Amino acid sequence: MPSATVENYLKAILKLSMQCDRGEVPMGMIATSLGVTPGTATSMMKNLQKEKWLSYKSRKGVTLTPSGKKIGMIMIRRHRLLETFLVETLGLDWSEIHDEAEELEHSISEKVLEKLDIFLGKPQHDPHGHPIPTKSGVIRRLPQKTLLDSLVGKKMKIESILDQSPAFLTYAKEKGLMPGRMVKLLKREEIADSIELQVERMSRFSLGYKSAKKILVSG
Amino acid sequence: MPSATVENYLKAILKLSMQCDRGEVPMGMIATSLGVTPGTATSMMKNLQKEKWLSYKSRKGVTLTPSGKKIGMIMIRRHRLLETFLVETLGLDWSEIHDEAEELEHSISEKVLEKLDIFLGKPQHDPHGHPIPTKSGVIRRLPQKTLLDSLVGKKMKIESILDQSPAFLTYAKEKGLMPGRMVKLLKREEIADSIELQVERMSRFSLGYKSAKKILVSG
DNA sequence: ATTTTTATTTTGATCAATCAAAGTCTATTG
DNA sequence: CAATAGACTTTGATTGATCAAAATAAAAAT
Repeated sequence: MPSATVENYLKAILKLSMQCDRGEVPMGMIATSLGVTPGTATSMMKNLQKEKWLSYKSRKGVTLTPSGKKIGMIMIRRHRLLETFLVETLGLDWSEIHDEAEELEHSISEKVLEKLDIFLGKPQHDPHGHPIPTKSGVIRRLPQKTLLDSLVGKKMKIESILDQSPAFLTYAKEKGLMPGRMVKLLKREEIADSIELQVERMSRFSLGYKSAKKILVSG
Repeated sequence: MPSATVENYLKAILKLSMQCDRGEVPMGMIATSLGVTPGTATSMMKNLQKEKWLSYKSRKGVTLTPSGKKIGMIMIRRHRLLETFLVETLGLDWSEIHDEAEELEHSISEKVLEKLDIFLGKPQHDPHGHPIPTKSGVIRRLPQKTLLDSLVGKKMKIESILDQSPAFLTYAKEKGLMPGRMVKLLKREEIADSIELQVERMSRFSLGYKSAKKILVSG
């Protein structure tokens, strides 16, 4: 019975708490993440606390309760399963799917979602390499190593792309930066904030530090 | 840019205007059909008129403009394609799909819908036998003959089931009353407002007049 | 042609979600 | 330690969708 708006807040707070984890998520991050004014965020936090989805400490921040976390996790599951469906079954481009899933995730029922999960063969991760939580809310931890942290000369496997923006995803795909591909760090130009790399047999190219941090790798 | 609520109003008005067609749809039917109080319907009609989706004449009723009709038709298309997907692809029972589609139809984009249409092989009608409008809003007319109007002894083809309620649909399926099946009217009991019939090789059963009017047939 | 009934409209209120702008903490930083 | 900057909260208002109940118009019945 949470509204679509509430679902968005809880999902966003859960994601923020998984990223930068010091117990409490500060108000500012919530407001920014949802694109609302700080005042709106504050007043919403009071409602969410009243519904027992989180606990809110004035000027400190917010921590999800188990029930709030559960809803957030369900939303992530819905989102990622839908993204997978949109790419795998309907053939949309991976740069288009985020916004579509963002809408659909609020109207798909538990029943339809589970049928979809089966239809897709219970995928472990979405097209961007993000792990899909199980029905009961268990989620695989992402590797923490980014392209920026990897050693020059070493071949790494791309695990995940953190930026969901169509522009970045289109660029990444063009360069072959997709989950599953192997990538080699050729050079690191400390002073220019940039690395040079090559994906499998494709041509070399360079990436700024900020972008390199958006690519998670393993191996 | 119409809200989900507006989409629902326009779809409902379009359906009502297709059923009982005297130019104007009366306020009462709109309120009942959407489950809102008459006052709510009146005030919403004023908004919809302001947006040029319909023309509203006080104490007369309402007629859709071309742009209102277009939105209503798009909603019917979304609804019926989604229902088809839920049955054909995900394997839900035809009694469950109406409510699911009712939610999803407001968040599926044009792009995803067209991909879905292609994936499903551009179906002509949904699992209940209702015609699916084309992208440009053309809809096949349903046959007007119901089981009640057919002749005793004649074999007819079931075209469509008009009642969307899970209970009726479950019953209909159990008796074999599904689009495509052949049905024979065995007897008509005027005084008991009931007919007796048989679907293909299944066992005979009877149906009240009110229910018989919900089954459209041809041939 | 009155009266009664039924359908519709008005009015005033509520609820969720939001914003702008003013006010208040808290954490530097000089 | 006081001044100030930045983060956060409060306040008051708005918008869309709704309801209940009172008012009104039209249709039907007497």
